[in-house]
Amino acid sequence: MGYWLLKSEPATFSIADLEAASEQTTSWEGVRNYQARNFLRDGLRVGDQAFFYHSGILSPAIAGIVEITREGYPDETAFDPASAYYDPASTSAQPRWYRVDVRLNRRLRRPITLTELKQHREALGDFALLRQGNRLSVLPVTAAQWVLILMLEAGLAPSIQK
DNA sequence: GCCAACGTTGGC
DNA sequence: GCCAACGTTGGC
Repeated sequence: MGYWLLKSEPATFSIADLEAASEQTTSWEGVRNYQARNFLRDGLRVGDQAFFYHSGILSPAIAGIVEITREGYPDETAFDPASAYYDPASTSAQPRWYRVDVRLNRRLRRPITLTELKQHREALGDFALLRQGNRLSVLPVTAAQWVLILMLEAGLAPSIQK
Protein backbone atom coordinates (compact mmCIF):
# COMPACT_ATOMS: atom_id res chain seq x y z
CA MET A 1 0.00 0.00 0.00
CA GLY A 2 1.26 3.44 -0.91
CA TYR A 3 1.32 6.65 1.09
CA TRP A 4 0.99 10.16 -0.28
CA LEU A 5 0.42 13.75 0.66
CA LEU A 6 -2.11 15.95 -1.12
CA LYS A 7 -2.01 19.73 -0.75
CA SER A 8 -4.99 21.99 -0.90
CA GLU A 9 -5.63 25.59 -0.02
CA PRO A 10 -8.56 25.62 2.41
CA ALA A 11 -9.99 28.65 0.59
CA THR A 12 -10.31 26.42 -2.46
CA PHE A 13 -11.12 23.10 -0.80
CA SER A 14 -10.69 22.28 2.87
CA ILE A 15 -11.03 19.15 4.95
CA ALA A 16 -14.29 20.62 6.26
CA ASP A 17 -15.51 20.71 2.67
CA LEU A 18 -14.58 17.05 2.31
CA GLU A 19 -16.39 16.21 5.54
CA ALA A 20 -19.50 17.87 4.19
CA ALA A 21 -19.23 16.29 0.75
CA SER A 22 -21.53 13.54 -0.42
CA GLU A 23 -20.12 10.24 0.90
CA GLN A 24 -17.21 12.37 2.17
CA THR A 25 -15.73 11.80 -1.24
CA THR A 26 -14.35 14.22 -3.80
CA SER A 27 -12.50 14.19 -7.05
CA TRP A 28 -9.01 15.62 -6.64
CA GLU A 29 -8.97 17.82 -9.71
CA GLY A 30 -7.18 20.85 -11.02
CA VAL A 31 -3.61 19.61 -10.61
CA ARG A 32 -1.62 21.26 -13.40
CA ASN A 33 1.93 20.18 -12.77
CA TYR A 34 3.52 17.33 -14.68
CA GLN A 35 5.32 15.67 -11.81
CA ALA A 36 2.18 15.74 -9.70
CA ARG A 37 0.18 14.54 -12.71
CA ASN A 38 2.49 11.55 -13.08
CA PHE A 39 1.88 10.56 -9.46
CA LEU A 40 -1.88 10.90 -9.93
CA ARG A 41 -1.86 8.89 -13.15
CA ASP A 42 0.76 6.25 -12.38
CA GLY A 43 1.40 6.21 -8.66
CA LEU A 44 -1.76 6.42 -6.59
CA ARG A 45 -3.71 3.17 -6.25
CA VAL A 46 -7.08 2.30 -4.79
CA GLY A 47 -6.60 1.70 -1.09
CA ASP A 48 -3.57 3.97 -0.80
CA GLN A 49 -3.68 6.48 2.02
CA ALA A 50 -2.83 10.16 1.81
CA PHE A 51 -2.38 13.02 4.21
CA PHE A 52 -4.66 15.96 3.48
CA TYR A 53 -2.45 19.04 3.81
CA HIS A 54 -3.65 22.60 4.16
CA SER A 55 -1.36 25.07 2.38
CA GLY A 56 -1.46 28.79 1.83
CA ILE A 57 -2.53 29.60 5.38
CA LEU A 58 -0.83 31.10 8.42
CA SER A 59 0.02 27.73 9.88
CA PRO A 60 0.22 25.14 7.10
CA ALA A 61 -0.49 21.65 8.44
CA ILE A 62 -1.60 18.11 7.82
CA ALA A 63 -5.28 18.12 8.71
CA GLY A 64 -6.43 14.58 8.04
CA ILE A 65 -6.17 11.30 6.20
CA VAL A 66 -7.94 10.29 3.01
CA GLU A 67 -8.12 7.05 1.08
CA ILE A 68 -7.86 6.70 -2.67
CA THR A 69 -11.14 5.27 -3.94
CA ARG A 70 -10.59 5.68 -7.67
CA GLU A 71 -7.34 5.59 -9.57
CA GLY A 72 -6.10 8.14 -12.07
CA TYR A 73 -8.60 9.10 -14.75
CA PRO A 74 -8.76 12.13 -17.05
CA ASP A 75 -9.42 15.46 -15.36
CA GLU A 76 -12.36 16.67 -17.38
CA THR A 77 -12.22 20.16 -15.91
CA ALA A 78 -9.42 20.71 -18.44
CA PHE A 79 -11.97 20.33 -21.25
CA ASP A 80 -14.33 22.96 -19.91
CA PRO A 81 -13.69 26.52 -21.15
CA ALA A 82 -15.74 27.80 -18.24
CA SER A 83 -13.53 26.07 -15.70
CA ALA A 84 -10.67 27.80 -13.93
CA TYR A 85 -8.70 24.64 -14.74
CA TYR A 86 -9.39 24.79 -18.48
CA ASP A 87 -6.48 23.74 -20.68
CA PRO A 88 -7.19 23.74 -24.43
CA ALA A 89 -4.15 21.52 -24.98
CA SER A 90 -5.87 18.69 -23.13
CA THR A 91 -8.37 16.72 -25.20
CA SER A 92 -10.52 13.70 -24.41
CA ALA A 93 -8.60 11.80 -27.09
CA GLN A 94 -5.31 12.74 -25.43
CA PRO A 95 -5.95 13.96 -21.92
CA ARG A 96 -3.04 15.83 -20.42
CA TRP A 97 -4.29 16.05 -16.83
CA TYR A 98 -5.48 13.38 -14.44
CA ARG A 99 -7.33 13.18 -11.19
CA VAL A 100 -8.23 10.60 -8.56
CA ASP A 101 -11.14 10.23 -6.16
CA VAL A 102 -10.54 10.34 -2.44
CA ARG A 103 -12.70 9.65 0.58
CA LEU A 104 -12.17 11.05 4.03
CA ASN A 105 -10.74 8.49 6.39
CA ARG A 106 -10.51 10.79 9.40
CA ARG A 107 -9.31 14.12 10.63
CA LEU A 108 -6.16 14.10 12.70
CA ARG A 109 -6.75 14.57 16.42
CA ARG A 110 -4.78 17.78 16.00
CA PRO A 111 -3.21 19.39 12.94
CA ILE A 112 0.44 18.48 12.49
CA THR A 113 1.99 21.77 11.43
CA LEU A 114 4.79 22.29 8.98
CA THR A 115 6.74 23.83 11.85
CA GLU A 116 6.40 20.65 13.87
CA LEU A 117 7.39 18.50 10.91
CA LYS A 118 10.51 20.60 10.44
CA GLN A 119 11.44 19.93 14.05
CA HIS A 120 11.65 16.27 13.09
CA ARG A 121 13.58 16.77 9.90
CA GLU A 122 16.27 14.30 10.90
CA ALA A 123 13.89 11.53 11.86
CA LEU A 124 11.80 12.06 8.75
CA GLY A 125 14.81 11.87 6.46
CA ASP A 126 14.39 12.87 2.84
CA PHE A 127 10.80 14.12 2.81
CA ALA A 128 9.55 15.74 -0.39
CA LEU A 129 7.37 18.13 1.61
CA LEU A 130 10.38 19.56 3.42
CA ARG A 131 12.65 19.93 0.43
CA GLN A 132 13.76 23.48 -0.26
CA GLY A 133 11.34 25.39 -2.35
CA ASN A 134 9.16 22.39 -3.01
CA ARG A 135 5.91 23.24 -4.74
CA LEU A 136 4.68 19.77 -5.54
CA SER A 137 1.01 19.39 -4.66
CA VAL A 138 1.01 15.58 -4.83
CA LEU A 139 3.99 13.88 -3.29
CA PRO A 140 5.04 10.50 -1.94
CA VAL A 141 5.41 9.65 1.74
CA THR A 142 7.41 6.63 2.88
CA ALA A 143 5.93 4.09 5.27
CA ALA A 144 8.45 5.18 7.90
CA GLN A 145 7.47 8.84 7.51
CA TRP A 146 3.80 7.92 7.66
CA VAL A 147 4.25 6.02 10.90
CA LEU A 148 6.37 8.74 12.45
CA ILE A 149 3.78 11.40 11.69
CA LEU A 150 1.04 9.25 13.22
CA MET A 151 3.25 8.91 16.29
CA LEU A 152 3.59 12.68 16.41
CA GLU A 153 -0.16 12.93 16.34
CA ALA A 154 -0.42 10.49 19.22
CA GLY A 155 2.28 12.30 21.20
CA LEU A 156 4.50 9.24 21.04
CA ALA A 157 7.21 10.69 18.86
CA PRO A 158 10.88 10.66 19.79
CA SER A 159 12.21 13.82 21.41
CA ILE A 160 12.77 16.73 19.10
CA GLN A 161 16.05 16.68 17.22
CA LYS A 162 17.94 19.92 16.79
C1' DG B 1 18.64 23.79 -27.32
C1' DC B 2 19.40 28.01 -24.73
C1' DC B 3 17.76 31.38 -21.83
C1' DA B 4 15.19 35.62 -20.56
C1' DA B 5 10.74 36.86 -19.30
C1' DC B 6 6.88 35.72 -17.09
C1' DG B 7 3.59 33.17 -14.12
C1' DT B 8 2.64 30.35 -10.05
C1' DT B 9 3.22 28.25 -5.55
C1' DG B 10 3.45 28.68 -0.96
C1' DG B 11 5.96 30.00 3.31
C1' DC B 12 6.67 33.86 6.00
C1' DG C 1 2.25 41.74 0.55
C1' DC C 2 6.77 40.04 -0.32
C1' DC C 3 9.80 37.09 -2.39
C1' DA C 4 12.43 32.67 -3.30
C1' DA C 5 12.12 28.81 -5.98
C1' DC C 6 10.56 26.72 -9.59
C1' DG C 7 7.96 25.65 -14.00
C1' DT C 8 6.50 27.26 -18.55
C1' DT C 9 6.70 29.85 -22.74
C1' DG C 10 8.54 31.60 -26.75
C1' DG C 11 12.13 34.09 -29.46
C1' DC C 12 16.27 33.15 -31.47
